[in-house]
Amino acid sequence: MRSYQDVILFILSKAYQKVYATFKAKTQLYGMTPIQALVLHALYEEEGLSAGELGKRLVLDGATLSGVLDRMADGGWITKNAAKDDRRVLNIQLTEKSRLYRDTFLKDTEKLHSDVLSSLSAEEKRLLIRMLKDLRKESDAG
Amino acid sequence: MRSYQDVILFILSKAYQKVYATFKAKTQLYGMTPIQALVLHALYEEEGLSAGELGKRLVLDGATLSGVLDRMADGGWITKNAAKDDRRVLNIQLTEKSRLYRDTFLKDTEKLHSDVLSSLSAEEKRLLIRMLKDLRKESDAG
DNA sequence: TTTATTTATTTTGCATACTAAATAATCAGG
DNA sequence: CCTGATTATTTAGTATGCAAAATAAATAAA
Repeated sequence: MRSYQDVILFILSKAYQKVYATFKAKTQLYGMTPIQALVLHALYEEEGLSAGELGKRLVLDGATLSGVLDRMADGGWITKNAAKDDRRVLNIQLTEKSRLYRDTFLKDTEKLHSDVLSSLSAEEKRLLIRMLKDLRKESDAG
Repeated sequence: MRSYQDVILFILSKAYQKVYATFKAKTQLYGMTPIQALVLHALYEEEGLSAGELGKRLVLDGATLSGVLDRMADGGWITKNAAKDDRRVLNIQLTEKSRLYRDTFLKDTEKLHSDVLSSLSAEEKRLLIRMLKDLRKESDAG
């Protein structure tokens, strides 16, 4: 008989909560959240994305993203404007502030990533990441 | 340069969201949520726990658990009563309804767990679970 | 070109999840 | 016994996350 503590849902949720808390401790120093930081990283890679495109890349619901983007605009990290050619579409741009922090944030994230995985060997890191990506794609059975 | 899509926070959150959704599809057939189902499993193992003890076992904040237990009581899955010897303490008991569903829920959970991990070998399953438990304990560096 | 449909985003409603503050009850000291 | 600290739970506030409904704008069809 398997205990709930050995059920993948429980184990995953606790691992995620711990990692989230680790990232949160860092991001809140800048008045940001871990999710907002991920949005910023997506924009560092591809500026000018729309809300819909951001949602696809971050695998985030539009309803969720709407609120996140609002708070990021309030915080001065991004600007939201209707696209010229299609006013339904949001054109999201970095601000001077977020551009200034780019290097800092990239380094912080790299360090947090390494710290969180520091107990694993290089081979284990690869394996863990591969398996987690597998779960994302193949848990439709049943 | 690592993409945000290869950052452990992102990968873990998407894996968790997917697994959560898989469990949700099943639990909602009973008017329950995945977290409420975990609470029930904890009570199946140890009935009569207090809110505080449940929180420790499920690694859940008291504030979070308070709402979860309220909704479970509303749904008729548990009863909440002040303990006789210390009225600050909640004595949480299973109801007839939740007792009746015990076998069903244990089987459902076992199947969901297996389905979610079906793409992995037995050895990989063990490794994944071990590594996720490691993250929970050792991501304090930094 | 007026209407119907589609598309992009926002809003509403519900459920976690955490922090901090408020309540309530017990316990420890004097 | 009564006051001050401690403990257990709840409430308030903020931030994800998703489903479903509402808006708003563009496009297709007649």
